[in-house]
Amino acid sequence: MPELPEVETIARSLQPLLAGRRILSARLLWERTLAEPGSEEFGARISGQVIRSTGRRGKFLLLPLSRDTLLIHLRMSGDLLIEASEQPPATHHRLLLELDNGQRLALNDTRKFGRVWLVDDPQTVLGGLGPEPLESSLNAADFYQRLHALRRQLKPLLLDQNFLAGLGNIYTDEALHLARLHPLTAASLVDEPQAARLLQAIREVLEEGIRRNGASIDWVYRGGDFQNYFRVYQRTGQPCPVCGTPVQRILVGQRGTHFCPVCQPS
DNA sequence: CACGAGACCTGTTCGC
DNA sequence: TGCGAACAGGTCTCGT
Repeated sequence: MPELPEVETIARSLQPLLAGRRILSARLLWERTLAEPGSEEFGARISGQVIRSTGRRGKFLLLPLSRDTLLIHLRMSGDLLIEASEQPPATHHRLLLELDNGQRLALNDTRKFGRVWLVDDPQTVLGGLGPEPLESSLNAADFYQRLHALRRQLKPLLLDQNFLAGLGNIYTDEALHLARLHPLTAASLVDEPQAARLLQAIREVLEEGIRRNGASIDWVYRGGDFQNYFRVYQRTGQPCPVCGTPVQRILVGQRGTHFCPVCQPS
């Protein structure tokens, strides 16, 4: 899926196109895309509501409406498009929201993993999420304390949205490389300077991702170009940008994990 | 508490 | 060329 920088990019690009628009009707093309409420209630309840703004929390897109909040998670292959509302839906369109200006918001999602919620209180969906990595309220001392309390390996821990919200497979590998930490390191063994370095690295890679409008890989092209600046992600066998050692790929928690065996010793 | 496997899905790329 | 396996930006659930 899009990770934090990609979702942030999408939220920012949709803001001028959606803020103030009224939703006229909804058309659900794949039943399971809708997490909550049922399709019948969804259509009736969302029709007539005005989109106040577009935002993000972790990897969730947040669209506060006049009365409810629409939450969208794009998971692996989801994307959002604004298009003319009269054309026939494309092959992988799963949900269409018709707007009051002749356009529609379309959720396109090849793999059908994406989910949408229409809820009164967004906290019912977002309540368990960990802190936002880019917010200054998260400081290095707290981050160290939270790492210190857990025995889990860094890679799966950083992917856990309840520990920290927004990192996915790309930015986790990139951050661990920048912080010079091995992905299998036990969190409890990370010392204070290393924890500070890791938090700093997470922020740097996320900010660079946002600055480059996210990454576009495989057939899901979103316009960003961060994929041209990967340090290790999907660069197996290619030289580490720091020391030239071939990048290694291992499997951690069934996720491809890329690292430099020299810069990130175990 | 922590980890691994399987599920949910479709499409592309890799290896023989 | 063809065909099956592996793999892909995510997360949930179940079993040990």
